[in-house]
Amino acid sequence: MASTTPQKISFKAQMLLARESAIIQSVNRLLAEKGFDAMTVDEVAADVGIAKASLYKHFPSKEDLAAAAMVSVMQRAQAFLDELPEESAPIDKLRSVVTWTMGLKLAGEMPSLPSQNSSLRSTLMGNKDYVDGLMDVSERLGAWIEMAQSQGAINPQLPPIAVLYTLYARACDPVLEFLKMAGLFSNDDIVALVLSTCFDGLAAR
Amino acid sequence: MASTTPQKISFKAQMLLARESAIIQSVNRLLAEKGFDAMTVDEVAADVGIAKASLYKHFPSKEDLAAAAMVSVMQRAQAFLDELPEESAPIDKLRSVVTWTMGLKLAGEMPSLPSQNSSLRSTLMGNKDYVDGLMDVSERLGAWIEMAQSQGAINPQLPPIAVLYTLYARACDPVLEFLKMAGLFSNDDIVALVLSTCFDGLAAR
DNA sequence: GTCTATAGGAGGATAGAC
DNA sequence: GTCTATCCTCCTATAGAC
Repeated sequence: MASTTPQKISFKAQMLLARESAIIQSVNRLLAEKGFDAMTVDEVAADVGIAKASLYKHFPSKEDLAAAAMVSVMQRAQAFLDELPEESAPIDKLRSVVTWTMGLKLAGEMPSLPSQNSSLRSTLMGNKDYVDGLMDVSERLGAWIEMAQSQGAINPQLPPIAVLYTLYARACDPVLEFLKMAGLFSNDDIVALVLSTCFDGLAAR
Repeated sequence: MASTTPQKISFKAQMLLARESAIIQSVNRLLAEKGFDAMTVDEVAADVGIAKASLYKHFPSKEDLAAAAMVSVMQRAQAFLDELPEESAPIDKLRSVVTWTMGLKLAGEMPSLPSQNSSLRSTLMGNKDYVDGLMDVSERLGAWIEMAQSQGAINPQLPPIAVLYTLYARACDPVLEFLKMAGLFSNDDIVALVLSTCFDGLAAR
């Protein structure tokens, strides 16, 4: 008993996690494709292949579904930061992160949430995993920003928080979609263009 | 009769336009404040001070309300472009336009529409006033962009359309709201910061 | 054109059986 | 925990009197 019970629990837990992982994957895709408001819980259930009521056994609300997707993205971001070579210059790390973020968006894997929805915001801010992840990422990026500024790689006159927000904003930059819709550029071209305008600006150097 | 009838019609038309102008003003404000999805037609009616059914006598759908607000903004933009001094350098005109746009957003007068809503898009693209205005503004900005590039004021390696989209995107840049929420900067500071990152980039010069 | 009242339907959430 | 069936609220849009 002492040996079998833990195994049974572990197996059940694994099944649970696998299903929730599948749910989050669907939510992630649908949030990227249609946005929070246009995404319906019925769609999520249909996409996962389970009944809507079952979905609500895993997540208590639509907002919590979105929060789970954001936690997932945040974890992927943390993993990406972990893998960046220690010896790289801070400015290069920042460029890498932005490049990764834009790649995620162009691949249709970046959830898009309305920044105004208050019930969503409160759910998000009440989610410890999300808040902790956001704090961790912000602190790491903030440290690199200040280092890059002291090294003269980033304009030291800019408040670090403005730089941080500007980098975050690349995750929901409509320029990426517009350029994609124009149909004139490859995804790599688009990333290179926006990376250039972000770090080097529109003005000639 | 021949003299009074036109006056009556003109007066009625004036009243109609005044009411519709009031409606558009409310829609504009509510769109800026809550976005298209969160804005309800009931709110608009209450804000204007008329019944919802009356609203639908003026505009056939919620999408048309939003389109009217966008037309209004586009007309204000055209008027602003008209007033720019002829002798200014193209780059300065572009900076002025972006500054004006961001000021509008910070003043809560820039409607925010979901770029993904298809019924809204089709209504917008079916609105001749809007499409014509957008084309006109785009062509004028496009000409200035190319001039600025040939003068070496804007990076000539950037495709003009990428520059145009980057400028347009300042109208819905979340960085403005984030910086405002941070509470550390005045509106003028925020405009100056985002203008700097937009044209000069994050990297030091 | 303005109103009151309501149709009509979408969508988030739940009841209760298994 | 999964299902079917349903509730219930909100919101767009319209009917019909004045």
